Amino acid sequence: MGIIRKTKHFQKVLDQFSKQENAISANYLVSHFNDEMNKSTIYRILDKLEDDNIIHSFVGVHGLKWYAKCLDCTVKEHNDNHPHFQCEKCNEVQCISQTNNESKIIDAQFLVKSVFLTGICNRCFSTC
Amino acid sequence: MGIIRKTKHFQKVLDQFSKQENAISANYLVSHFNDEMNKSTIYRILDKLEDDNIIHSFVGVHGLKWYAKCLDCTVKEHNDNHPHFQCEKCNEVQCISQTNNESKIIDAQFLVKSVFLTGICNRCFSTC
DNA sequence: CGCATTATCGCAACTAAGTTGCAATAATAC
DNA sequence: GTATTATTGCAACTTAGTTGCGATAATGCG
Ligand SMILES: [Mn+2]
Ligand SMILES: [Mn+2]
Ligand SMILES: [Zn+2]
Ligand SMILES: [Zn+2]
Repeated sequence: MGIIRKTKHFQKVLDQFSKQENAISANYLVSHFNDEMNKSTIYRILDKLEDDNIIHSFVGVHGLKWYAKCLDCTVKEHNDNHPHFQCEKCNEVQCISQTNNESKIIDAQFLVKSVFLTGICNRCFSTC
Repeated sequence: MGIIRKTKHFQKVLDQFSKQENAISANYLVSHFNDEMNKSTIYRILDKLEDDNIIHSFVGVHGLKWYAKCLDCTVKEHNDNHPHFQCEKCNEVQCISQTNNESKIIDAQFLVKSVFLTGICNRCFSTC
């Protein structure tokens, strides 16, 4: 079980994920809410939100933990295992909508559960 | 520039990558060579080996840094950006030989440079 | 070989991300 | 309004990786 009481801190963290579609690093939230809440509070809220399948997590290029909002997940089942992409230049992380392409990666060699891509995003590519 | 002097420490670390094909975490090497060399020595050797395109690196599921041997890379050019797969159960990491599948992941949306997959490996799948 | 040069190493101290135990605070239910 | 207990802040800790510096050893040359 995750979130039980709807506290102000919980709402503030959740609002960040409603405000924008991209993924957010735990690290960013810690510094963003630096003078509003303690970092352990933030990590604990993120844990609980993930437990409830409200957000999902993964590790980015520099080993930091990233979170993004789940779209079609219930508390009981987590279907939201779409690929993620992180730009090496601007470090932004995007959730990629599910395509049927990704299942082709496997040659019956593994059971693939998550896909993480890195490279250069559109915006950074056009400005260099 | 990376490796200049071929020391015993350098040889020992390199041997680990010759001995086996799978990727090795920096962390594993630190504990494996615990009473033979200092951890900073290991990290520095790995840095230099990567500089020389003898090994390549990436970040695994738990945010640890992993290294594996480069196959067709010269000091000047690094072509070895094949996908990597880490098993969630046994934590082993494998380099996946390049297929043409992976290029299909992109829909002209990004320039994909690396692919990291997680899931269940063959061996773990058959024993559960 | 013997020596000078300097890359490499060990050590200890540090950084940065994330975790944990515990006492204080505040959300909820009655 | 009060009791219950989930949540929070704090401080201390853990773990992976980095850094500065003096000591060591690989290399090249006479
Ligand atoms: Mn996502
Ligand atoms: Mn590889
Ligand atoms: Zn970008
Ligand atoms: Zn496995």
